[in-house]
Amino acid sequence: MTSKRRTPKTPATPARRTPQQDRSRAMVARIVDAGQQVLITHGYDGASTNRIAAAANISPGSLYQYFPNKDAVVAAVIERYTREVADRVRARVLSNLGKPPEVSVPETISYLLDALGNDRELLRAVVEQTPRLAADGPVVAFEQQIGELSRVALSMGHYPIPDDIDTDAAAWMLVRAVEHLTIRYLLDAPPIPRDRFLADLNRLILNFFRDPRPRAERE
Amino acid sequence: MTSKRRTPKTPATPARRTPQQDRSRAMVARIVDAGQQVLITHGYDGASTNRIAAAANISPGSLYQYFPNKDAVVAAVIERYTREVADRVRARVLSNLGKPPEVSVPETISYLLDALGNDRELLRAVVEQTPRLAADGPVVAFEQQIGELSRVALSMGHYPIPDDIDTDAAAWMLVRAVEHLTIRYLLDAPPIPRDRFLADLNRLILNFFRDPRPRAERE
Amino acid sequence: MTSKRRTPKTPATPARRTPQQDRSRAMVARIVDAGQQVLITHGYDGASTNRIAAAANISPGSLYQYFPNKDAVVAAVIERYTREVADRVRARVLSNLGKPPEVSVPETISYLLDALGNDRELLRAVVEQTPRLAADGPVVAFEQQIGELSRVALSMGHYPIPDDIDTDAAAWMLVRAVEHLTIRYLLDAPPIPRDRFLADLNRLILNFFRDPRPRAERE
Amino acid sequence: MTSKRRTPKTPATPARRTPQQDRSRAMVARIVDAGQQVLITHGYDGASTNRIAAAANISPGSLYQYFPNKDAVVAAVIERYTREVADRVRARVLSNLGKPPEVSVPETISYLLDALGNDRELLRAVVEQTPRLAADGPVVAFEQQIGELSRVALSMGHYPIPDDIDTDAAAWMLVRAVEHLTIRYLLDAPPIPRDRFLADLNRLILNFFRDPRPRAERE
DNA sequence: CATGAATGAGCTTTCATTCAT
DNA sequence: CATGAATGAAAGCTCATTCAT
Repeated sequence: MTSKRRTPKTPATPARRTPQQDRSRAMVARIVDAGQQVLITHGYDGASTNRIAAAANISPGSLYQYFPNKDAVVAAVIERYTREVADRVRARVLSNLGKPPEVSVPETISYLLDALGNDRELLRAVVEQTPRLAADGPVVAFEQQIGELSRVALSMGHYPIPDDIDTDAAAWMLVRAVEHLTIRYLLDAPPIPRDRFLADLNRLILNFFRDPRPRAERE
Repeated sequence: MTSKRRTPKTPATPARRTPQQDRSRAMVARIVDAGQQVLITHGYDGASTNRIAAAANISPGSLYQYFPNKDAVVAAVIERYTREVADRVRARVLSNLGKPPEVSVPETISYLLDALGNDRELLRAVVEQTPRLAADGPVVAFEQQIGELSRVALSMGHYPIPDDIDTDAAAWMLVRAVEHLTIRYLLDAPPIPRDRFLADLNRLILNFFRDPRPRAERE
Repeated sequence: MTSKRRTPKTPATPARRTPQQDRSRAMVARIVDAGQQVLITHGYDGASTNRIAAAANISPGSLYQYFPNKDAVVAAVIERYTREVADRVRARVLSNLGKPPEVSVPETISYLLDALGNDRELLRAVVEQTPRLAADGPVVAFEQQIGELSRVALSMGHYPIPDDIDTDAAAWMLVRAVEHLTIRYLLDAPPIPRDRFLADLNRLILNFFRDPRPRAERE
Repeated sequence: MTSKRRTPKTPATPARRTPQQDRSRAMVARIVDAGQQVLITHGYDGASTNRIAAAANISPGSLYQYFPNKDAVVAAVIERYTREVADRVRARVLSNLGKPPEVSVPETISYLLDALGNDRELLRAVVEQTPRLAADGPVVAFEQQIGELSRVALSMGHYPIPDDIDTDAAAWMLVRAVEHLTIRYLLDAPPIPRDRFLADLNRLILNFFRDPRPRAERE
């Protein structure tokens, strides 16, 4: 599983990056791969630097040439995962910018569910094993990216947003709600069909923008 | 083998606690106090049994007379916290059972925010420092209690719930949304006023029960 | 299993020993019983004082009223066992005093094998788990008793002992040989039938007293 | 994963040891030395890994790079000792293969006495302090080696062995008798001159092979 | 740069023993 | 005397990190 390919001596590509840098990048990736695998199989406490180094087929000393300490490796694992998910979701959001929310919201949520669920083991490891790094780590960055995106999307939707809505506050809340509910659905596997879950989550988000329940509606 | 004989002095009286039991309870409380404090100040990884014992002013050996291992202490800390919060929230929910959701939901959420925010440092320690100790740990138990409560409240609301709603699925989702958003609001302290946050959260929940956006409303 | 019988208030026997002493003796026996059982099931290192006390249905503190420390309990277990074996063997040896060695030696050895094999688990525990106490403990006393006995038996056999034999040296050697070989036979269970083993051991001992192999016998 | 590549500089030469291996061997020897010394001075229970590491002038962690646990160190101490003794005795036995038992047996026993007595303190530590670490531990291996040897020696003696002797059973018994008596003589230091002891032990062994005492001899 | 042996502080846990009740 | 909670020294062992080669 770990990359045994060595950078070919004479690459065809007009080497923009130094071989130096290539080797270094490859090494970092190798370590992150190893860290991810170990994190999944052994959990945070079982992810010793020795084990990660062994899984990366390098010496423990070498690991410290690329990362200052153990937590940096774990953080890199998380960062890479969230970046991948965020990239994919962002692309989808952008491609839906012009569409009405009844279309774009379900599309986005469905895609997020797929993206997060793509590696459920890793998701579980990240969420359940590494809260200790969460302080202002990569997960937060992830939310900020998506939050920013949502705010843009909200403001560009060619439909009226009720006056009583604070875009920033709403984005903060909805992003976190969607993210958390999706993760919990994936990890806790409640006895709720996927379609039902998606329908409810969409309803939650979309109904938020409706006018507060007018008196008349009751009774 | 340990003395199960109770002093038969006053057999009819509703169990005045033996000094034995009192001492034991006090000791457990002392250890949980210490564990809580250490968890807050040193985090999960820094919460060594020796440190907890020292903080409780007992010997490391004594700790093991009351808890089988370190995680049991941490679990007790969490359990006590979630129980306290759950107890207070449950009381409030029950006292609002007859009222319409426009009243009971804001009341409950506001109260939950207060209850959780009562010890923000502990909340942070529990949420950000503590790995999932068990699949059926105290946090999960907490959610199940509140979830059960919500389902009851929903069904007793005396007002029509749209046909297209699955009570269980809705309860699962809304409970987790409220819980998580409240916690994040408390821990991340986003630049959103409390009133705004509460209003939005209430809107999120209450609007969920409205009919899906009818055709007419768009445009 | 442990004795729950309490010393009857008014014993029929004309109480020579104080109830005090009786209680004390009973207690010691109870502790030794417990120690023996724990030694067998948990080994020396697993025989904690707490476990022994629990097995004796007393508190750990009480144990120290009867024994100064853990090793004293273990020593008492060994002492009682070896004393019982020695008593039985001694009786048999004495009853064979007049008989020729061709009769008395097999009788004694066979009886020793039975006596030692009576509680093979205890024998194993004593031999394999408690060498650390062997210095000049009860096992040594056992050998001295039997050795003394043997010397007496040797000197009272109404048959000639060759001049070149030092009775003390011979007794020292033969006693240890018989003891050790019997124990090893019981514990290691080599693929040797009991009869064969006994015959060989008797041959070893009895032939010892023959004249050193004369030249003539060879070729 | 650990470097199994050998420097291919001189492929034909009969494996000059890498410095790697030398260092490792030296370290193991150092730890075994330390373990031996600590075992002698503090006994098995006092032979903590920290103490052994300190005696070896290494850190406790280093010890675990060479031995998986404490008992492995103790086992290595015993193994080295028994191997040394066995090697020396085996050499002597082999060089006596052709000789008659009246010569080879005394020679072997005398040599065994010397070999075992070479480090009486260690012998005492091994015999009196060390619990049976495993059913197939070094002591047992030692006996099997010597037993095997004896059987060979017996069968090559070129002189008649009585028909009524089972070679395996006899070897089992005699080996253990010689071993145990020699050890006890060294450790208990009974008031028996060395010559007397050797003479008696030889007599015990050699006489074993004589015909069972014929009728005529009695009386 | 890579290595991996070496480090040593620190961890969780046990248990013989004591002593206030 | 009996109790058993409390002790605390010490055990075996791990692992993030360093540094000489």
